[in-house]
Amino acid sequence: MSRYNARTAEPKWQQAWDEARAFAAEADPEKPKYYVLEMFPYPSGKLHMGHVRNYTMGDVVARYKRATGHAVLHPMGWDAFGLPAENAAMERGVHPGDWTYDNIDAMRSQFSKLGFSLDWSREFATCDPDYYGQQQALFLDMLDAGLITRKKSVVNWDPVDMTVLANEQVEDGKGWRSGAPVERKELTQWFFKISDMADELLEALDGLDDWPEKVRLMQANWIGRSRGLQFAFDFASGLDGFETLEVYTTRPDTLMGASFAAISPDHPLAKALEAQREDIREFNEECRRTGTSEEEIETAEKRGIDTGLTVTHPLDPDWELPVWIANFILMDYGTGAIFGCPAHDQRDLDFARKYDLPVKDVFLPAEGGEPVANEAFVPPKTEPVRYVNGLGQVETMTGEDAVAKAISQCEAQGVGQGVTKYRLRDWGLSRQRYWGCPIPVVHCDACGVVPEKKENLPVELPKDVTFDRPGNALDWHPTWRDVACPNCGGAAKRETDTMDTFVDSSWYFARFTAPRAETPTDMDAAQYWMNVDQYIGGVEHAILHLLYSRFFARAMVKTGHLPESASEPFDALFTQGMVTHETYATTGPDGRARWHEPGEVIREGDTARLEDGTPVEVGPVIKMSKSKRNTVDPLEIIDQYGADTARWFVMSDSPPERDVEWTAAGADAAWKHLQRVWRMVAELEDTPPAVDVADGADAIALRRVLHRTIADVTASIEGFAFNKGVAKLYELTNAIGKAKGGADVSRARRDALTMLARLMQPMTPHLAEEMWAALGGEGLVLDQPWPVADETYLVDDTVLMPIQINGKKRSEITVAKDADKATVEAAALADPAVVKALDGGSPRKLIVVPGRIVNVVV
RNA sequence: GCCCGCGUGGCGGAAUUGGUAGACGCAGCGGAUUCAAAAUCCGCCGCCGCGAGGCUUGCCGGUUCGAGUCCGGCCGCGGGUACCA
Repeated sequence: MSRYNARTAEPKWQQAWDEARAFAAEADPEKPKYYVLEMFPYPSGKLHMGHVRNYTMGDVVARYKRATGHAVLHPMGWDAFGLPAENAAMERGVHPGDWTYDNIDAMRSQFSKLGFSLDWSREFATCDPDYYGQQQALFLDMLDAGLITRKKSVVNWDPVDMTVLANEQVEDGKGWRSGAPVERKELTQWFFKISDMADELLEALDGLDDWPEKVRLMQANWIGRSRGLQFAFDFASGLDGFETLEVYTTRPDTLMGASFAAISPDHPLAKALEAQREDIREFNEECRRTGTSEEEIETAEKRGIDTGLTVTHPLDPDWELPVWIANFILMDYGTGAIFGCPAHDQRDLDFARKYDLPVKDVFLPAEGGEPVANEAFVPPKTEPVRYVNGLGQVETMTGEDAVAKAISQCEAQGVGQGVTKYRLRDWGLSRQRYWGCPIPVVHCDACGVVPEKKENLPVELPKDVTFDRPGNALDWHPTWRDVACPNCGGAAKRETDTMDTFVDSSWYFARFTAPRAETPTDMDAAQYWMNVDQYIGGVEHAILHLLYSRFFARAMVKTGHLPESASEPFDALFTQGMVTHETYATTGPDGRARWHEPGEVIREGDTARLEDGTPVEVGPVIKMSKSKRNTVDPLEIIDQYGADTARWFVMSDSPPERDVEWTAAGADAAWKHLQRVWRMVAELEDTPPAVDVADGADAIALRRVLHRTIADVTASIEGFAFNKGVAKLYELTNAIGKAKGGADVSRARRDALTMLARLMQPMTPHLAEEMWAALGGEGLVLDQPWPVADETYLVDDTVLMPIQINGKKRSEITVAKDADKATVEAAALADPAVVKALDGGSPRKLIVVPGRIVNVVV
């Protein structure tokens, strides 16, 4: 008996597809177009299970859409700039470019083994000068259009390595390489003015009907529109040069509960005070000795220092409030200064208790409220609360109304004005690193900051750089910076900052529509292929990448690089769960954690060790990542069982949106199943049975299962429920295996297997081709149209209805599908279990849901 | 800290979206085949109980004829937190 040999079959069919140029996207006016895109990978050099899962999903959709008659665009490229290449350069002395392109080659060959229906003719890497040159052109156009600005912001500074650190490179407030405590340092940097579009980006979320609700929510919260009051405190005891203290609050209704004002350690006033008071200078410096990440700042212990200055309460000139500096006030949000109302804000309350500041109630819960003790009372927005200590009145209203009323009252009294603010900050794009897209500007002593001329693009990265010291290799290059000023022609210096890699990934989807165009995009191609009909990627990109891409599409519309209709570039979004795995760590001689790959670790019960016996600490199950090294190489499965097994395996069991913990068991089961399917085909008689007998009951039963499966698998693919589709295909296979009988049944079996090949094609394309060929199909199964279920096999004339007594299932009855309520009731009341329960009486209530359930309440 | 998810047998999960909880698969158990094994095929398989029956969707409470599904409150885990991508 022949076995299915994936090792020979898979390359054979891949070659056949190649020769047919089956996956080259071609605009076709006869067909609807479909653009399916998976978030492109960072070329780490190693394919991992997350990739296989992500790209298999996209491939199933692409192949399915191809079968349903669409002109499909399914491209692939590489998100190729980024930190790991520079780390490799420092650790191993390889050039980041060489390292990256080697990785791309390695990953491309790994990808090709999986048989994805990708249009490789459109491939590019973001580190190709052709791509980043076009990106520089976009930058210049956006600069020209006023979408980019230059301002100061803070970075993590490693004072020993004299370099800027990414948040990921800060561990417990220390530089990961030097171990030195990091400091916040202010630099002048380039920014996309995304906050100017905050409102637009927020409002447009409502139109994204085919995006997950959770992603829209996260983005809305991230943009964080709020309506509040901005007002100025007058100083009762101030500092020269500071007339007033500008404050923004979303809770002006609690103004009468104010007990202090607080400013950020980065606030100009806080800095000015450093010259006068040594303790304030020390406090501020201490605060600056933490990283710049919000998480770090917000979870740090709340600390403050009294400046000795005071301000007067805006509604009561005789009321003075102390001004504190507090480490939890962010300079980036609002005005960098707040007033504290301990009674109605937990953080303010903790602060007040710690430093012995007064707590004054404004609100109490609607009935019988107690004054605040150690838990702040935050009034609900939409439910009424008792407003006990407001502007003179005692009344009941909702928190929302109280805010609105407070704003209008304050405005009427000339205290500040109602303003709308956003949490969203401008997108800082400058990076002090070599391996990124150079920012195409020149610094000239005479002319200032001058944009490079477009004809001089791309501004290419120099190849001859060294990585023997930390920091930006462009800064150490002997000549690269020297350039003639595009404006005056005099000697000038290039900007050495490069762009955030999020810029690279914010428009690649547009570039795929015309990857070799001489301009960033080709309007005709963009017009035809945009938008992305289905975008697929990890949830971890729910905010940043997707928000930046939305901004970029709008910016490209404004600069004439995309049609208006592409303002929202992704029509439908699917966020897949992550592939997770335990983490393994040992402690290095320097006392810091060393991460180990699962392959290096021997697991024994609850403990683990390395091959040499070193005990390993087993960490939490988290997303597979390069930095934690908890990745699993899928190549073993592919080499052992073939691509179809790997593809079938990742589509089975786990719902695509959910995280899945990788375990080795199970791949074997997938392989066995595919072999079983193949065996059924191989064991069929060589020639189709020539029968003219009508289908008997068994054949009809099999056809019912078949058509039910067609309908279910179609719905599963459309609904991104591949695991359910796989389960249905198992059921069909079981039914084919069990079907026994005469010529009619064997004819039905052959039909079912032929259909099975077409249904499995998106998931296991190589096996499907092999089955199709063995069953005598013409051409490629790839080119077969998607099967359509025959409705006549989908309807049943009877239905099995459960009978509940007091909500618990006690029996079942079979009734005609179109039985009316009275018939069902009669049948239910005649059921022995019901008769027994009623014991001669009549039911208190009888609920019949037609076709569903009967509930007898006794 | 804040924002967003998730939690169902030994395991991955299903449940027509408020209507039979546990489809399908893995593991396990029993049998057939085999000199034996692999492979394959057939059957059993939530928990407690000999049984009748009872219990069961992280925990506590609520709404409902009926709750895995809706509401309120907890607990645990994960993602994001603006320089990882």
